Amino acid sequence: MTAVLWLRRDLRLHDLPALLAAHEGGQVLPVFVVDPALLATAGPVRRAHLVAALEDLRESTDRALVVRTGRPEEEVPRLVRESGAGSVHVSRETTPYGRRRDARVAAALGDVPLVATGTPYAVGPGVVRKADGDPYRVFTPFSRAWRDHGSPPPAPPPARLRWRRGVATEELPGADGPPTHAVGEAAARERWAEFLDTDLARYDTARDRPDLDATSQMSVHLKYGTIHPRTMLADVAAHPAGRTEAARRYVTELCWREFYADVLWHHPASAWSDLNDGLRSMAYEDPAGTPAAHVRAWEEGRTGYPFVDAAMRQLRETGWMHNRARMVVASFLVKDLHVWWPHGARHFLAHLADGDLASNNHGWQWVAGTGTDAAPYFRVFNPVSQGERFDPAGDYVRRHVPELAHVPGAAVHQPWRVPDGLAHGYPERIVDHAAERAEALRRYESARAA
DNA sequence: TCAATGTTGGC
DNA sequence: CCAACATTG
Repeated sequence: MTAVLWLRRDLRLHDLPALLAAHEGGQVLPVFVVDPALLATAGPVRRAHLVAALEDLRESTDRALVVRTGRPEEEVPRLVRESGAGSVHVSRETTPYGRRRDARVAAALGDVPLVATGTPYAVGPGVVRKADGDPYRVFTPFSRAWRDHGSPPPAPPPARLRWRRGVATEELPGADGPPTHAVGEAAARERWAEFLDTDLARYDTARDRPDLDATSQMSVHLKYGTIHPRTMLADVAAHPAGRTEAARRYVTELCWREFYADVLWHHPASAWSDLNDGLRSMAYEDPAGTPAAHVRAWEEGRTGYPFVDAAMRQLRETGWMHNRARMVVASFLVKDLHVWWPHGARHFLAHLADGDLASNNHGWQWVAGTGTDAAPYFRVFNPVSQGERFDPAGDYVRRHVPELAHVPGAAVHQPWRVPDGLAHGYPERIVDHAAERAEALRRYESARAA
């Protein structure tokens, strides 16, 4: 009997042990349904990573992968008919849209079961709850309960899968260029081993430094499911430095990803609207209105604040941005340019190769002061002092902003104070941070009063 | 109070 | 034809 293996971006073969157990003797038809809307909203770098991930998936299925463009509720039943399959296997969906879509597919399949096993999380969303059964809304108690809950060991890699062949496939979608980070299962394993060898031990001190390349860079691999967080947790626990503060810190960062998935599970509307009502009457600028030039300058890295601009250019050019920089540029859009956070979240999701709805949008809500555990609204990141503190030699700025290559050291964070600092085309500041910080606080006070 | 695309159902 | 609705990250 044939089983359809309906693969999604964030779950790969080694995460479906139930399928393997059920089909030791059968044939497996691996399928990926391309959603045109998904490609349409992706910027060029994000698209390049998606296409490369599909190419890797095709290789890791011995080129048996069948690609179809269309609506899953039509394409999946069609593939079942074409192959005579008796079941369809998927990962358990965790986003609100995904859950609705899977319900439609299950209905369209009729008697053929849609079997959901596996999750791209160590502990599935919706599992960790308070004693009274309610979900957590604060990270720290969630992380304790999550740690105490524990997670199953990683599933063994698949063995003896027999691929079903002869079902027509489309060509993979094309991309404008190669991805900027290697994607695929081999690349994920390679980077993970390198991180454990070189960067885990210094993770707690170096992780906040965008100039040092000391983060794990595992986000894109988690996004595409080419490594499972249970594998990572087991490897950290078994590592010589597994009991250190640095390792604990890394596990906490993995827990943030699980926490935000859990929040989205319980509050689907929080993807694109304020989770907390407190700032409902906040006055924001319309990004399509007069200050549109400001938003475009932010997107293109021309705000005149070097740390912000380096980060925004890193995003567009490489499809990735250091987490410290993500917080600073988000604060700049929301509190210096007074733009509602979903505008920024959308831009991030279009360009980040690792962009994940739950982590990205709740991270934005955290900065904007509307989310779980949110930073209080009056806490405004200073783009200059953040740069001086976390890029102390200015290397990060010069790496991404060539117009400032001639400014040495930390002076690069305030080129307007350097003779000839703006001589090679770097722009003047589009706003005055101190004035806009005060303006943000004024708006916050009147929103609270309302 | 996301933006962009695709679908539907009125005429 | 096009406005309203649905869908995606």
